[in-house]
Amino acid sequence: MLHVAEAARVSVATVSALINGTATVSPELSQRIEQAIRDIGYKRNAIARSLKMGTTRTIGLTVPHITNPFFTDVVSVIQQAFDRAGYAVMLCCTDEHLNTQDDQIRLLLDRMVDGLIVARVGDGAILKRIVDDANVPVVLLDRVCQGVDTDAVVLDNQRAVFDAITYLIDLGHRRIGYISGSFDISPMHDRMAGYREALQAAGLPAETELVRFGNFHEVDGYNATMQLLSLHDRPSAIFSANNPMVIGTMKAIRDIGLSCPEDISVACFDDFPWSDVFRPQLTTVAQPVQAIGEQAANLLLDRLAGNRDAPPRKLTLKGRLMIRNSCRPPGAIAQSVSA
Amino acid sequence: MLHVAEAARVSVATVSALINGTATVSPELSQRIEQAIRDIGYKRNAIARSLKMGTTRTIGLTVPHITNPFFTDVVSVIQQAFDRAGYAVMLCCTDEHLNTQDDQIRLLLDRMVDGLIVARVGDGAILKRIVDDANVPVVLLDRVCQGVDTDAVVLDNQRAVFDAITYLIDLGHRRIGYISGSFDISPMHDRMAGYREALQAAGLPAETELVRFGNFHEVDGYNATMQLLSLHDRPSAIFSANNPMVIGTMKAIRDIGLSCPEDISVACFDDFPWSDVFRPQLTTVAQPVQAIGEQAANLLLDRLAGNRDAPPRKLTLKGRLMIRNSCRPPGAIAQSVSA
DNA sequence: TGACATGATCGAAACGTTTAGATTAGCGTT
DNA sequence: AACGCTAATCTAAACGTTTCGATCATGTCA
Repeated sequence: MLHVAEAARVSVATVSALINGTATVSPELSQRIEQAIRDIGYKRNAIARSLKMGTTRTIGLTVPHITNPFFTDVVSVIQQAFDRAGYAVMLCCTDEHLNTQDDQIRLLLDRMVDGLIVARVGDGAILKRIVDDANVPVVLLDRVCQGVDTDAVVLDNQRAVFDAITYLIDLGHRRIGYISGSFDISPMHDRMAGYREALQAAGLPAETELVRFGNFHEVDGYNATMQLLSLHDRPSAIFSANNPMVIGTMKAIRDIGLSCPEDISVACFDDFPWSDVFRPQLTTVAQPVQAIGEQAANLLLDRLAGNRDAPPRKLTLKGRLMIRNSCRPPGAIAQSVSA
Repeated sequence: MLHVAEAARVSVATVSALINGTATVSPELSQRIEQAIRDIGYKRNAIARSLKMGTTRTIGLTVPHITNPFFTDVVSVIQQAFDRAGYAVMLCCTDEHLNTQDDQIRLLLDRMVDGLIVARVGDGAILKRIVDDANVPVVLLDRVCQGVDTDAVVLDNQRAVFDAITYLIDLGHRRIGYISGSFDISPMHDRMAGYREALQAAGLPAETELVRFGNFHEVDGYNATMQLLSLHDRPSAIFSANNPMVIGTMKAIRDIGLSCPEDISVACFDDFPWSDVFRPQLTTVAQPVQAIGEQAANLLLDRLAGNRDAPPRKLTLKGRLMIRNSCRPPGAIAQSVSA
């Protein structure tokens, strides 16, 4: 900017005023300055500007897995929204790893992001401290966090799973395996609650042997399913509480020589683009990814626009059961085994 | 830092020296300073540091689509690599849109990223100018660009498609539909060349009616497939040059009342995690995503480590044909699945 | 004992902006 | 002619670091 000012024979203040439109600059000087800017190929240095202004027009976004299609879609929507608003997005994947998450959030805060959208991992205590320290607005995505009192966008997980399990029960299933993600994040709690609630509403017992836990990865789903299928009295249907794990479920079913939906019914959380075209077409709980991403972005943009003092807002969206053909009434095979 | 210095009764220079280890600080002062840092909860301001140092320890990464599993996986690997190296990653999705890409790269450069990894879109001329202007290292990913002479990681696309098409020919197919992405990016060129080469090697004619173009999206694959299937003499196999488009292909096949692989064989570029478990299990060309991501990261990290003047390096990796059961000899109805 | 190398510490300038407040010029009032 | 008002422009101080060169004890050697 100094060079531009010299070339145009004006002060840097005038150059700044012209660029930002913060003061009127005479046509004559404007022209000289614009010419100089072109000649020199000047670009404003956003770092220096950030230092002075105390804002970077950048937000941080952390998600557990970028390969999980749910997060992929949401990230995409969020990215577009902030793009439109002139913000850059720093993306971090925590890989469901607690330390990584903490480090990355600190990294983002060091870089003075103006705001944070966090699909958190693990225990909330550290997150709480970090969020309290940071004096930037934070929006929690998908996973809320006791004690962290801030804006959030979540799904009505309990209701969504209740609907799905009830659907299975209505088909005639009595023994329904349930594969949960690890329990330290809110959705897994709520989804499990939905499972239990549905069983109870139908007067079915909650048998612990039918519930397995995994760490969200395909391999966890595989192992969990293997255990469920080797039970003495094995379930006639399996519900997987997240998407990558259901792939493991399908692989386990295949490897054990069964097939879906003939021998066993399968449903899962999170829809994905392929569910429609391949067989079996999976029955899933679809999250409104577009809305989730947009709402999260809007919450943060609203705070960034200055609305700092409004009380925390928690938005709860509804999932939708996408009934396809991976579930059937329990068949002869399942019956005979259980008899 | 000023507050820390005051609290510890030292100068800011000493605080800086201690934090960065750039000079020896007596144990006594070290202790006072560390105490003050803890008391105050001081965090170094990375923006001010960047301004002074001229480096942000942040890189920019632009991809066309984050919902394409190929890019998702590569992004994930790159993100991890830079994470390990202490860099942050700014991710931008250009949505295959040229203007968006140019804007976003400018945005990234304004923010003084230390380097750039670009899976480019569209004509290279503007990109070339941007890259020349930016005096940061740039690595091209997946898509090279005539005239832009910089590091790159690409696939041997021609060979990969040659292998895939030859496989179809060996199965007995003579009319093989080919759905290409738009032609302004290098991989689509090379993949098409592989298609033509395979036909030629087998002495088959290159019929233009069998080749369709789309813009990488599912809907484009759908339309292209509809056209191919309504040909008077319709193809017995279809190869889709990218992954999202093949979903459209499968939907079109379903909607028109055919089934794969009984009535028509399908193969495509880019593997995805589901290909193994759902039917038909798609035969795909798998890219070595892990290697691609790592190599791209390494090329850039090497430049960032100071190796600026080495001549541009272009790494070409090999794809792998994953033969599953979405392709059969033409007209072979109800043959038992063996592969 | 004086000269001098050594090691620890500090003062101050610089990075490239923004902006409050000072300065100046032009012009209409009285 | 002196005055005040407005609009345009400039000066200079920040923002929070890093770093160069200066300063100042302290111990070593001739």
